[in-house]
Amino acid sequence: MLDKTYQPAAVEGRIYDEWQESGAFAAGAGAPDNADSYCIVIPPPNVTGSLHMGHALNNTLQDILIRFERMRGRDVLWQPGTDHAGIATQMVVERQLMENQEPSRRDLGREAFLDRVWQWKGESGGTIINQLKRLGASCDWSRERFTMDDGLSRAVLEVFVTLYHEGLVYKDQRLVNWDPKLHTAISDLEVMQVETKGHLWHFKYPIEGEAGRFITVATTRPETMLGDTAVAVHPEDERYADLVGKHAILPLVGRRIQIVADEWADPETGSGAVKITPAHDFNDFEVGRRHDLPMVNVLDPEAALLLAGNDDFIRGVSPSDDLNETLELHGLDRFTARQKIVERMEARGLIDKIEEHVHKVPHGDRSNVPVEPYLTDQWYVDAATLAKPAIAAVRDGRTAFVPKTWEKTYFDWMENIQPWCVSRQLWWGHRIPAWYGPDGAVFVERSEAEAVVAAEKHYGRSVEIAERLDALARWQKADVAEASPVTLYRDEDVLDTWFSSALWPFSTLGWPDETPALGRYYRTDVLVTAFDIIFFWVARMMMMGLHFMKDVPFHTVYIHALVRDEHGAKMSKSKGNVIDPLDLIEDYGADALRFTLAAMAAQGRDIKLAASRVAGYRNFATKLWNAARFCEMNGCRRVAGYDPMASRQTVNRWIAVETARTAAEITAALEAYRFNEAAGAVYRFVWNTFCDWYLELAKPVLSGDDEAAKEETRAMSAWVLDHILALLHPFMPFITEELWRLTGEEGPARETMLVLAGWPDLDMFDEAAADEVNWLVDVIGQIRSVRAEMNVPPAAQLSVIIAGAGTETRRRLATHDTAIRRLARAQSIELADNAPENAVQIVVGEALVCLPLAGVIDVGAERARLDKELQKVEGEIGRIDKKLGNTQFLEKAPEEVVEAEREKREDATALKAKIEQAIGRLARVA
RNA sequence: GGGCGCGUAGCUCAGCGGGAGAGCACUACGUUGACAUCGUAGGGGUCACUGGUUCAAUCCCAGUCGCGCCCACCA
Repeated sequence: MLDKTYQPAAVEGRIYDEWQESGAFAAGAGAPDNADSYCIVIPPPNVTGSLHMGHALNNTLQDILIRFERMRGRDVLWQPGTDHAGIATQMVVERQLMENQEPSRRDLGREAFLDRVWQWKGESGGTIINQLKRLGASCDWSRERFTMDDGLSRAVLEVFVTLYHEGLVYKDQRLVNWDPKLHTAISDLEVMQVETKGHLWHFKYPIEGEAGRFITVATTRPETMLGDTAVAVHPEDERYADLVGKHAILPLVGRRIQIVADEWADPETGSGAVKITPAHDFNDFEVGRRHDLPMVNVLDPEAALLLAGNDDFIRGVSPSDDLNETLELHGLDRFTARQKIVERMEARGLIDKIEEHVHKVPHGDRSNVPVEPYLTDQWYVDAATLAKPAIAAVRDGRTAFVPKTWEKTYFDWMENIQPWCVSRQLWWGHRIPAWYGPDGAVFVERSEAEAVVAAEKHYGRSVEIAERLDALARWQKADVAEASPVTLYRDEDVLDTWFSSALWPFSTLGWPDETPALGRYYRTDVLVTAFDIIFFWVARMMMMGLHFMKDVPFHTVYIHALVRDEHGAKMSKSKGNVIDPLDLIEDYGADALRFTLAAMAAQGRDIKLAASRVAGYRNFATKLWNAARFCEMNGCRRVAGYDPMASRQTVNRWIAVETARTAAEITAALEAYRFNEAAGAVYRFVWNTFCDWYLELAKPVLSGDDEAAKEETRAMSAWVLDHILALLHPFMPFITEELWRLTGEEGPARETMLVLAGWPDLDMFDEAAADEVNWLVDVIGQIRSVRAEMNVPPAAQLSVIIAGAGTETRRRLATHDTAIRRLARAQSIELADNAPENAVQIVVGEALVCLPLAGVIDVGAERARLDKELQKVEGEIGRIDKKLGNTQFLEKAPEEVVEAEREKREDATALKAKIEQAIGRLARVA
């Protein structure tokens, strides 16, 4: 006997273990030999992270697709794994060291620090995997991968080295986005523009040799003026035409800086003259290149002023008191420096004006401090070249985005893609496989041994690997030519985390080896992700997949929404509005959470999640549980070889057809990634169709004495329940699996667990049965409606008199006599030629359903009710007549539409006549 | 500055050329032997606004207002 309520916590863990032990999640489980493959690679979560609502949505949708396709008999692989998440993980461990007052990363040294990170990965790496299991994710865990596994690391090396030798990876010195807090370069994508209130300072730079003449420049960043090497004006700006070619003297420093004509200077903006700091601004860098300006870097890696011992800074500058005073600013943080410089400019009367100014300041997305454009050597991927085939693949439909609108976003970015800076000055990650010789020669190879071979060939002498960078410094040019062995040193930087993520669809399948899995599952099928990583991840997988596998990584990219709180705000720790999916699983069960997310996953809109919604779907699970309990109590056992369409009972034929229709609806919705429609269809079917109508209609049969009908209804109930379990399984895997087990205890033995059972594919029609049940539902519904409106106490049993019934209606009444009496709470149903006096009259088809309510009936209320009905139908007729009276409509609208309107008018007219008759009779009573 | 999306019942949202829908919330009634995590019935909407296309517009187009988000080097 089933309990009264379903207890998710008591069931979920056990069921999950059973799935795993049975091997149901293994690649290809349950699929026939000739099955088509179906593969999804999981967006790998941060190995040290924990499950948030976005993960819950993302993985629920994937699991729905995976379970659906697995049940349909595809050879399914859901490839799981985790990402080492370079910066994020390194920051976590560094913070831990600090909190524990342990030696810092630098004090520990690279090797010891990495040991600590691996240790932390070992401790916390299982967390998110276990949380995915709590959610019910049916990944093939035996194939779990990690981006820093040996195999995946080998793939990274292979890709980097290959791209290098193809000229698609190169080292370059240019401005990068430098994070002064994390001391690393970051890519354009990791920079967030943050609107900030600041000032616009207008500085006056004296013109050389023209005492009292100045050129005014505006800046939001006074501290960078120390690195100015020019002032630019627009070539056609007449105000400054005579100054072009002359020099200004940089205040506080004394540097002679050119005044150049460059189109970058916008006459409309500020004073029309702009200071040029090639080493600290992306635009100025370009101006500097065009005019061959010197580059003066005045910041150190922490973005503090770098002045002492800075040859570039003092080059060509004559010593002066001003300069000496400025040199004292050495080592000051950039923000303090800004203040000091403004003060000094002010003191010298060189500030023209100061304006309030709101502008976007670039911040590092991890560190949340302003990033500096900073001149360094970094490794770049030639993304523009790799993007070309990736653009073409989406253009010609080899990969499609769902919803399609995201393709525009993809194209816009890919067509304007910049070189991808892939080196990071971190320790946690894939160390770049580049070895440097003392003369600057670079050897990019798959291993140290290969680098040594290459270097020996290059130098013609033996080579050794240095442990420390300063080993190189010992070398002089002369040594390289003569001494032996030559020392090599490996690049200290690691690769951007997304570099390894870009390879995920093939690296996880075994590449660069030609494994069976790679052959079987690449190209994968669908990538399920949120739009915020289209650039970070999707685009790069497209590029790498096409370059190395010569095929797209997936045919469909399904982009789902972001999960927000119930008011639409982004969930964040600082706002305190984070809903923890694990809490919801505790409170309502994983099935309820999954169903909620699926039901709300309409395409193209964010999900605003409220716990009340999850509670509602927990109730749905309870409803299903109790429907099964009802079936159990009534001996509804499954029958081997049951043929639903052999049923004789109209209601049974109807529910079989409805089951088939619903199955088709869900299938179509899932094939189109319309998760909310699929969820809605199964919800309505279970609750509104099966529980509210079918089981209610079955009750009188099951408690009646027609043994054949009873038997048939029992078998049908069990059959429908079985199909419900299957159709609902992708959404609510736990409760359905549990009910599958429990209902399997009697009747024919189950061949498999539900997870591997077949997906319903039914083909049944019976329009007559549908018409009849619709009529029945209408009769019962109308009677109930009147009872409630007339305030007839539920306990009161009414007699029902049907007037004017035709043959078919009489037959139906006879067939469903018990059902109507029970569901409408009627004592008796009698036929009559004419409607009785003193009765409420309801029009159903050609017949009049009369409820004699003498003494109960409020004539006024009934009159009002009928008037309302009449008004409604008259409105309807009026609307239709207006249409049918319009010759344009008759001429131009499609024939079916016109015909449908005519039919509607006929029905409405008949209904109107009946209502008028009823009103007439009521008048006589009164 | 460019691009995308959204304004439909109190709330959250479906629908997207021919009869305004769901869930939750609300109201009334109800201990009907599956389920009160329930049942039955009900109230509630000029589908943001203005024009246009069409026989027909919540749905298509244009504009206006309001609200999000993404991208971008303007000092």
